[in-house]
Formats: sequence, C-alpha cells, structure tokens
Amino acid sequence: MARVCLAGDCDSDGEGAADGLAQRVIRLRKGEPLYLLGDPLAALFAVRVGTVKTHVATEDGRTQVVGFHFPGEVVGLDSIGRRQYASYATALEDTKVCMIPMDVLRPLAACTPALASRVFRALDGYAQRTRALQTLLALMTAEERLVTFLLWISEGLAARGFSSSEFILRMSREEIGSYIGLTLETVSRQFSRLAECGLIRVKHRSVALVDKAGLRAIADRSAISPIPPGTNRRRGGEQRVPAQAVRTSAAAWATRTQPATAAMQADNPKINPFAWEAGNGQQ
Amino acid sequence: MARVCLAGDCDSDGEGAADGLAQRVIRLRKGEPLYLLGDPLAALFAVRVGTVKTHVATEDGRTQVVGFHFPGEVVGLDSIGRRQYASYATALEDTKVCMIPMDVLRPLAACTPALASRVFRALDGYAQRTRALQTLLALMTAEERLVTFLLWISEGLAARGFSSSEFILRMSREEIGSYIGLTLETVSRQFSRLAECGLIRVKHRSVALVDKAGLRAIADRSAISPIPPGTNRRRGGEQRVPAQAVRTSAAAWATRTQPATAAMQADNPKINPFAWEAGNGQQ
DNA sequence: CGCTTCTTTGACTTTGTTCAATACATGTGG
DNA sequence: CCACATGTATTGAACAAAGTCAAAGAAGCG
Repeated sequence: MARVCLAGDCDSDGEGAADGLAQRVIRLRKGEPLYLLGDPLAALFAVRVGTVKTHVATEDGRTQVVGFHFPGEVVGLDSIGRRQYASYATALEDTKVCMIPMDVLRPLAACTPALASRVFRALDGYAQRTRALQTLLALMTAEERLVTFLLWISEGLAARGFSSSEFILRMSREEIGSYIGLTLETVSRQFSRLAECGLIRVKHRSVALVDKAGLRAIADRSAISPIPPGTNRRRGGEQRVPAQAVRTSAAAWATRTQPATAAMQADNPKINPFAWEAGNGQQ
Repeated sequence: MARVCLAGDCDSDGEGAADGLAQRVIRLRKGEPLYLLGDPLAALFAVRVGTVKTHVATEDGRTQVVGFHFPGEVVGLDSIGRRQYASYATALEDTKVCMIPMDVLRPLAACTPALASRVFRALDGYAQRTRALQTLLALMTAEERLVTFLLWISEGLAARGFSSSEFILRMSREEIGSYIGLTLETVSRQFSRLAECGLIRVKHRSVALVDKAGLRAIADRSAISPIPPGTNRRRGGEQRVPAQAVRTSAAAWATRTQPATAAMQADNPKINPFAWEAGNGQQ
C-alpha cells in the first residue's frame, strides 16, 4: 500500500528524482475514463485507491475487459512501447491514481538502471499475468475460471494486507464474465452453484470464501504442472537423447559463472494477475 | 531471415560484442525438446530455421500450446525475469536455433543501451501478442479464431518474405486447437467449412488462402476497434467532463517536450503474433 | 511395404449462450 | 424519508455451439 507509484523504493539510488515520477494525482469518479484507446501515450498511472479496468471493443460491438487494476498496480503497461494507448481505462469506483508522465519516465529510466529494471520487471509481470489468463481462457471450464478468478482476487487482497476470505467485488457480473470469457448469466449461475455447494457465500457483490481448500482443489485441476514432459507422446517424442545434451550444455552456461545461483532456485511460483506488483515481485 | 539472433542489426553501436551473443547453434530434430519447464533459465534462443512450440500442461493432463516460434523469433521470452523456464519448448520440425546465454545477455544489456532496448521491445512484443490471444480466446467464435490464426500465419510469412497465400502448416490440428482454445475436431471441421465456402483450399497441412478479403472480413468482425467509447453505457458513463480535463493534461505532457513526435503518430497497428519480431517492429 | 500417426467425418452429449421474466439494490428526486 | 427509477443480479427454458466418442481414410516414417 505504501509502495505505490513505481518509485516507491527507488531511493536505493538516492536520486530523489525518481520520487518526482509521480507528477500529479488524478481523481476519477465511478465510470470515468482515465484514457481512451488511441489517445497519445502520455503517461502511465499508478493506482492509489480504487479500481480501474482496462478494456477494448470489437468492430461488431463485443466488449472485452483485458485487465483489472488495484491499488499498487500500474495502468498503461499494455501500451508501453507504443505511441497510443492500446485500450480504454475506466474507473470502476471513485479512484485516485498518480500520473507518471512518459516524458519523465523515459529519460529518467534511461539513466537510472534501478528504475529501468523496475519498469522492465513491471512489463514482465504484465506479460506473466496475461499468459496466466491465456491458459485460463484456453482450457478451463466455467467453474474453474470463476474459482481461479476469485482466488486471484483473494490473493491480491492478501498481498495488500486485506482480508482474503471476505471481500466486495468492485466489478459487475458482466465485467467479470468479459474478463474470463463467459457471459454474465453463466457467471451468475456459477456463483450460485458454488454457494449451493457450500464453497462460498455470495450476496450480490460481497463474497466470502468459505471453503478455500475446496476452491483450491477446483483451481488446481487446471493449474500448470511441471511434472509431465508435455504434449508429444509420439514415438519420436522419446528422442530426448541429444536434447539431454543440449539442455546440459545450456545449463552449463548457468553454472559456469554462478553455480550457487542455480542451486538456490525456488520452485516455479504461481502467477496471480492481482498479486503481482503488490508483493515485491517474486523474483 | 537475415535479421536473426537478436543482435542482427546491433552493429549500430559498433560493439561487435553484441554479435557474440549467438554463442552457439543448436540443432533439434522433430519432436525434440529445447528446454523443459522448470529447467534453470540458462539462455534465450533465436530460431534460425524450423519451428518451435512453447507449451504447458495442467495437473489433470490437459495441454496448452502457448506459442509458436518461427525463424527470426526469440524463444524463452515468457521466462525472462524468472529463474526457471515457465514452459516447455519443443521443435515441431527439424530446427536450428542459436543460443543466447543469459550470462552473456544480462551483463551486456546492462552496459549496452541499444541491446537493452532491443530486449525490452522483444518483451513488449511478447506481451502484445499474448494480449491479442487473450481477446481471441475470450470473445471469438471457432470460425473467427481459425481465420484469425491463418491470417496471422500468413502475415508472418509475408513479413519474412514468403508466400502469404499458400503455405504448409508445421503444426498438427491438435496443436492449433490447443493454441486457439478448440479441440482438434473443431479445428478440422472449421477447415472443411472454410474450404466449402471457397475461402481457402486445404489438403492436410497445406493451405491456400483463396479469398483473403473474405477471410479478413470474418476476422475483422472481432478486430479491436478504436471507435466506440467502450463498455459503460450507463447514465454516469457520460460524466466525461473532468475526464476530458485529465486527458488533456495528460496529453499536455506529451506535447510539452516533443510536440512533433505527437504529430507524426501512426494509427494503432494490428497485433500479429507471428509477424512481430520478423518485421522491424512497428514502433 | 507395413505400421503409426494424423486427419476427416458422423452421431450424440455437454456446456454455455440467448432470450426473457422476475427480483434485488442503490441512489435520486420528490 | 420514502417511493420510484435504473442499473444489476438471479433464474428458467429453449437453443446453439463446441466437445466427446468413435470409426474410417490418408500421409508420413521407418
């Protein structure tokens, strides 16, 4: 909560300039746009309080929420490297964001390695989150999608120090559905169904996760697993002999200069779209 | 095709060191893994010839292709910023890649701004592609997905100087389906259906795009459009008054230091997962 | 040349969508 | 402060789209 505005702990390089990043605080009321798709990319925005959604629309009027952004997170990363915003950003409730002008960020990042790496990690985090969504959308059932979504929200809240088992959703059923690739009716039905099973309690937008273990069991069915070798069970799939050699040689590069580093590697951490930037970034 | 191995046109900084990035060429036969999920992140790989898929698997055995990688593209970007590979990488056909060891890339990028920015753009490109997939998976029908996929392939080939209207797919129906969130049967049926309509010709893995305009019309239905203000048609949705002020002030930042730049902005380019890195990156 | 894998196609089932009606909150104005 | 209006949520029934199961035909590979 304190680590807001990208420059939060940038004092490591004692610049002071980095703190100047947050040029200005902007207040948005519920439903107000922060920027529109196609607007010149003038700034990134760090959410201070409130919630922002980023979204796009298709030619024929379908709509797609591409991201929800909670306090501590940066809005606009999906447009970095472009000249114009690639999505709309709209406040879901009364919200305060601080503006990080690109004209300040760019030159400053160019001469401040710590800041550059911070931006880099933020972008990497964005990519990770989007990929988690990719798998959610490609191979989860409606139930798994909603459960996974709820757990993401829950973990995001926990990372920010709030109750992770009882919370109020800031977005409508339609927005949830749009985000996880379902219709609002299906979302609503899944909510009811989970409540029937005693896994959660729902009353409109307030949700209580009653049986977290049960929920996690559902989500874990579709969780990415490091165990099986992958798709190809073809006969040729076992031609791993030379591959072994390749991997060994690749690994050799890692070991050559920093053998200790290789040893103290942790497990693959789970990706959570809503807990990424709030925590100190698990890398 | 010539611009391979990340350092392709890095001679701008005359380092020479950048060209040393491609430490080693690795040959893979069809079906061979390049790396496994969980392996220590030792290197990125640039595809020289052939095709690589990156993929993951869930606890209960479902499989998901998260990316196809063609000549000129980098494999492993989804794992940058982590200590271990976040997916499997497997050759779809006999393939040559060159290895870019992280131990070389990291320090070199740290002191070579041109290279750092190159890596940054590659990561940005990866994020863009993943987001294009996100919308594909969330709101396209089976037909739109396959058509969009085919057009991506086609444009990717065109960007690399090959025929964009006739080509041979390197991946199976199952792999296509896994990538675009469908079963292999549905993919096959959609192929047949498109052929029936005279939009394409298919014979197993060789595809000819007969009526590109027709195909594009299908894909455009679900193409992202900058026109409508977005989701919220709520009464409060028109509270754009202060937002206008916000946007104006945000835009002012852009104009302040580089007014000319703002003026020569191009349209939002289309995102194409398979033409991104081959072309010189549309930004 | 024979085996395996991949692709196509058919019949049927499941899942989620669509259309529609009702109920629930919230916030606004009388 | 209450009543009404509006957007939001729930639920039902019919429908459509894609998934599953199954079998047969075509390519590729050893």
